[in-house]
Amino acid sequence: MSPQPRRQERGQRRMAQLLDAAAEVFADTGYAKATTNAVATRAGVSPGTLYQFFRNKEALAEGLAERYQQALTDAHRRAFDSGLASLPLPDLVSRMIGPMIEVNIANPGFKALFTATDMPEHLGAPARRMHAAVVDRIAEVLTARSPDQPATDLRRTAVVATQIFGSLLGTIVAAKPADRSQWIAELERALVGYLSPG
Amino acid sequence: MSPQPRRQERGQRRMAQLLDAAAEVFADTGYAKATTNAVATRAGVSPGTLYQFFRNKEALAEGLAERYQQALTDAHRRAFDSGLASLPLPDLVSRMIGPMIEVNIANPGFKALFTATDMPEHLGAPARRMHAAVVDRIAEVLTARSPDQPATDLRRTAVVATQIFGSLLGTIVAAKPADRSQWIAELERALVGYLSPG
DNA sequence: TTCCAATGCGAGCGATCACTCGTGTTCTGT
DNA sequence: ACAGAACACGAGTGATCGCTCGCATTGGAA
Repeated sequence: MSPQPRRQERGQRRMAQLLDAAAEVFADTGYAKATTNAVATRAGVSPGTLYQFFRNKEALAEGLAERYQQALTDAHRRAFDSGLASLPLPDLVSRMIGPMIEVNIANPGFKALFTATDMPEHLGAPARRMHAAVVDRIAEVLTARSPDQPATDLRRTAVVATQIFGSLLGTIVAAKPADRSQWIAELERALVGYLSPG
Repeated sequence: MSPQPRRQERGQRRMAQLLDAAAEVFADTGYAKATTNAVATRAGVSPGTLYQFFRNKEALAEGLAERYQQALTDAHRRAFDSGLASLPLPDLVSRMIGPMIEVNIANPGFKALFTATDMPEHLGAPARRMHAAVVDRIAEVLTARSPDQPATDLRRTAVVATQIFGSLLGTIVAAKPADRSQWIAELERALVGYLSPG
């Protein structure tokens, strides 16, 4: 009901700080166990100040999801330059996965939202929107590659591919950097194997 | 410290009731959000009674995990009768997956423990043991099929296969029975694609 | 300078939840 | 029959956590 106040520059900075802190705390403990006071403390701010900018804990996730969706879109725009659909499958997979892994490593909180199973059900809307955006993008590419396939099948394939990706995200980002490329290779093998005809 | 009491038959029944109730509640709300009082109520019993039989919430998960591990072992013993390792890959995958899906559908709480990301970290020991048991079993079969492969690689492959399985479990058990076989087919395609050489 | 909105604080409220404890009831062995 | 152990109850305790509220400070527009 109360119209949100006209933010000053200081406020904008605070919001960014708070989102940074939230990302770290979510990454450390997961969304469910994360406490808003911990987020506030991490941001060097009092609980009251946090709620000056975010209606509730959910709104923090919402803000983060928005951020990440933007980062993903940017990363993919950079990667999906041209006739991606005509690339050999392994290259296609590699080109799609790369940016997502990067976004993930650069933003520790991403996985906590993307693979969240511990969110208050229908309140997990932001997480599901992020997921859906990824599925949409994959379905898009698949459609370009196989225009004759039924849309339903392509979508199902996209969902499965996204699940597979999500299931290995944790392992990949948690791995020591030395092992990381090996897990990434494994993820690519899995996706190529799944997506290749026959 | 206190040696556990000598259980009467009534007590055995209560423990089973409580585990049944816990499975349902975990399935409904996930482990983290499940309340012990809800479990007690669901079992038609007071909170105090619950704690007569289980030291804490974690012990409930422990008890359930034990149950499920037993069910899995049985199901797999039935499926892994003979020279499974020499079967064609699609058949092998199908034979391994079938029992796991069945156990899952028969025990609603299984997935909540198996794919739990919302457990208090290192307290998720029972869940991780279940996971490890599955990985071990897969690694075993893979070793029989490819005795010349390095054990490290086989284990990594087993881990990935388990992750892939887990990531689609939710979708499969949540699907309406009519769609279920389609998702299972998709899971099999994914695993066969991943495990087939080249 | 003046005034109001925006920002900031932090003690603490209300609700939730894992778990306890005092007490009473039922079983089992002798 | 009796004693002691196992079973059962459920109000209550202590801790946690999301969030609020009263009040102080800062910033910007006039």
